[in-house]
Amino acid sequence: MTGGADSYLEVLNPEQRRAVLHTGKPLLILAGAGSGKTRVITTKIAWLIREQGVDPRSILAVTFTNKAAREMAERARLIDERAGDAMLRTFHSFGAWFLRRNGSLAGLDSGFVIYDDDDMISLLSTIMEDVPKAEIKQTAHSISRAKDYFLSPDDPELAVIDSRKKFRDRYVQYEEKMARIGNVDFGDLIKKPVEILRKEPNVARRFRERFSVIMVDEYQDANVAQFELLKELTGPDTYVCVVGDDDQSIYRFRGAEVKNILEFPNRFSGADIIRLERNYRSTAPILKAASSVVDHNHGRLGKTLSAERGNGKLPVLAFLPDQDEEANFCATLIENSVKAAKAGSGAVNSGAKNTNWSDWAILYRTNAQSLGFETEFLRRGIPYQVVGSLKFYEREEIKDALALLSFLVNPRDEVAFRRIVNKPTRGVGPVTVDRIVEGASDGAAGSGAASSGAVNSDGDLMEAMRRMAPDFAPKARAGLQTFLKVIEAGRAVLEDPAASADNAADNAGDDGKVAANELALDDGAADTRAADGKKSRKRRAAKEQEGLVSGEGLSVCVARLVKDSGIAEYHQLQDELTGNQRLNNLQELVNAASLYKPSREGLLEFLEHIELDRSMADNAASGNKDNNTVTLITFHNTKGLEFRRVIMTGLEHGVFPREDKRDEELEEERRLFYVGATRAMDELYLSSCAMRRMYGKTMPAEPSLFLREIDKSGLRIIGDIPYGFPGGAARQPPAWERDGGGYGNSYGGNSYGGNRKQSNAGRGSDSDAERKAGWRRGDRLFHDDYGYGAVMEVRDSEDGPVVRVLFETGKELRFLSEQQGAKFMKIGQDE
DNA sequence: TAGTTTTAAGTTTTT
DNA sequence: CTTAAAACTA
Repeated sequence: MTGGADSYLEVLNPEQRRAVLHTGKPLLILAGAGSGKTRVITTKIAWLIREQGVDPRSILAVTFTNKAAREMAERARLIDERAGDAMLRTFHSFGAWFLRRNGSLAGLDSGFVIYDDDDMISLLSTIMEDVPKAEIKQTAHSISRAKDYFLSPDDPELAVIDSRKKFRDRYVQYEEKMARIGNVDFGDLIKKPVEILRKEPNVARRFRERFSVIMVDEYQDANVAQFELLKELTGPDTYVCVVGDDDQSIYRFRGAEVKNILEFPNRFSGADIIRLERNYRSTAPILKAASSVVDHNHGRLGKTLSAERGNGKLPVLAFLPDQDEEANFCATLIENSVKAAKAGSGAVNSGAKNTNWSDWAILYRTNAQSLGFETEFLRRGIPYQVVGSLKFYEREEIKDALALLSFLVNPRDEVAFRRIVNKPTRGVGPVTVDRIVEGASDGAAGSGAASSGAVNSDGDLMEAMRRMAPDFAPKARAGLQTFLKVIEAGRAVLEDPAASADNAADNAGDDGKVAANELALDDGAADTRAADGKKSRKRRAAKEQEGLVSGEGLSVCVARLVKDSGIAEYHQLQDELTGNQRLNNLQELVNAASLYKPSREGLLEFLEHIELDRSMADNAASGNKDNNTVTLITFHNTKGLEFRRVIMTGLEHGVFPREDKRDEELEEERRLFYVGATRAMDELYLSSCAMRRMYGKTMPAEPSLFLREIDKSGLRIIGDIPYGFPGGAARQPPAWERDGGGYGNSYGGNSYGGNRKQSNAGRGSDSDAERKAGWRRGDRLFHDDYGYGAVMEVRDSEDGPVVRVLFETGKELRFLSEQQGAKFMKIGQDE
């Protein structure tokens, strides 16, 4: 320990210190980008514990992302170990924690599973039969928004969210069905706790006594329901401190309400406001460019950031022909800087920092844009890492496995049941499924009346299957029994992990035989099927040994279930056909489960973690965090991060901002630009393309509106300045400033962009005709990656005609001539 | 029915 | 261009 007891306060600037030492009234900290906001929160937590004698367990700090929560916990603990006992959670994880303990007050069992958007849609589609999927999606979205705004089905204001007449009824039905199933969606994690706190004064009092300090990070992203939750948790003696930046509010589309921060002083009367306006991250020119864009917004609280780091390089604006050149530009830029840094440090041999790959981040608006960069980086061998787009848990095979696990925990989970009861196909079709589901609720109605409305067997699909299976045709009956056995075996493992773990391997074989035998006994005609079943089971068992490997803890149970159910084999066969890696993904899920206890509680924890922290897969997949790689990331995902060098790509009208953005939404896009730009510490690059490929078609593009909002004296412009852009040649105003008129049609064609690109753009239509004409020996072609070559041979294969090409370089390669998006074009023929 | 082929539709951003 | 939904056939 160096310095006095207060040394950790000495590193703070006066405003930061004021914020840390503030007590009493509610506090709103308006913290600009890079102003040391996390340092203030973590220091404040430590200070409260250390100097104010606050019990760490009575501190609740809420963030919006798990990453932020983890980082905060880590940093607070560094200042004072006891901070580890404070409750640091995301809003949703806090809600789940609350409901596991108090959900019964809202008729919720503690074993609930959290539904994601996909599950919501599945649930809705059982209510909205024969309705187009788009409408179902829309309804799911509206229900989510309604919950964000704390609107129940009976609320008169519901029409503001969705004005369709049927919406209210569907919301009602959705809520009823969800209640019957006993699960919750994301919105419920916030809305239900508020309802319980309002209905149960005792619970509310308990929580207000428990938490004497509540802090909220990224407060600008709180929605109405979250505000209500904060209100309910706050008693007269609760110290409330929220931190946010209205200029960084970028989640309006999912219900974030900027008014929360704008009106905080009114809603929490007598609140103090402290502004943190010293930016320690970016150099002055970067900050200026970022600010000048967001300055175009109205209705801001407004603040002036000062660049504590002083002057630096001007941001570079690069006008490029198309997205291929954009990827090329980024790759070259990054490669050169890394090479230069290596050479420099080698010669000087100083302790100066090398430029690492990890200094660089490429930002884009939509995840789909990462593809071009990935291809180019792969080709050049530039190490990179894509953040957040993996969607690991949205993959079919993973959803299947999770549905299996969910059904294990909650036999009333109709959504999970429908997903997996007939996967792989067991002869249990939609008709059978519907009858079971109906039977489950009917049976409940009957027994419910008898046993005074108990929740017990209401909707229990396992019970319904057992009861009804004998009534079905042999095929369905056998299928149901197989499925029942799989789930029962899984449950057995959970209930008695020690015993079952030992003979798990045996059980898998036994179950298969039992099911097959029963099938044979029940129906002579099923003999062949029974034999088939046996055979496939044997084959599966053999494959599993080399396929899925179970480790420790819960992974034993997960592996077991995934194997027994046939999901593993099903996807393995798919892999063989399509070359996918689904079995590997399942293996990864199994591995992830090994961290949890092999019990019902462990499984619930595992499922909750997966629903609430989807980034877990990313971390697991990428291994260590301190990888020296370039970061590819969406603008949204960059919040809270910083990089020495940032390239903001796709700055074209229609891409960023998106074409349909107006007014409020356009302002949100501006804030998104601001968030992205303020991630950069030393260097900022902006790229805008004259052409962009979308849906496989190349279209002309205009520079982003935002680029005009930066004074050109504050930028270093490279490349051909488009017509009409300040500094470029004069021409008619851009399409979006002219009224009406089809943007794109009225545009003057390929009037800019290099010659090379024109030929490239033309290639699409030409090669279509060429492909129809087919290929023959002697055709000459040009390949994007390998240059000029000639066709030596054309052959047929399963996937279509294959051409063998000899290139000028002497390289010989084979291609599918009819492959979509082929990278080569015919340029002539040798006669 | 299950598994295939054909056709149409569509890309924000995320807890 | 990629994906999902509808339509079709064995």
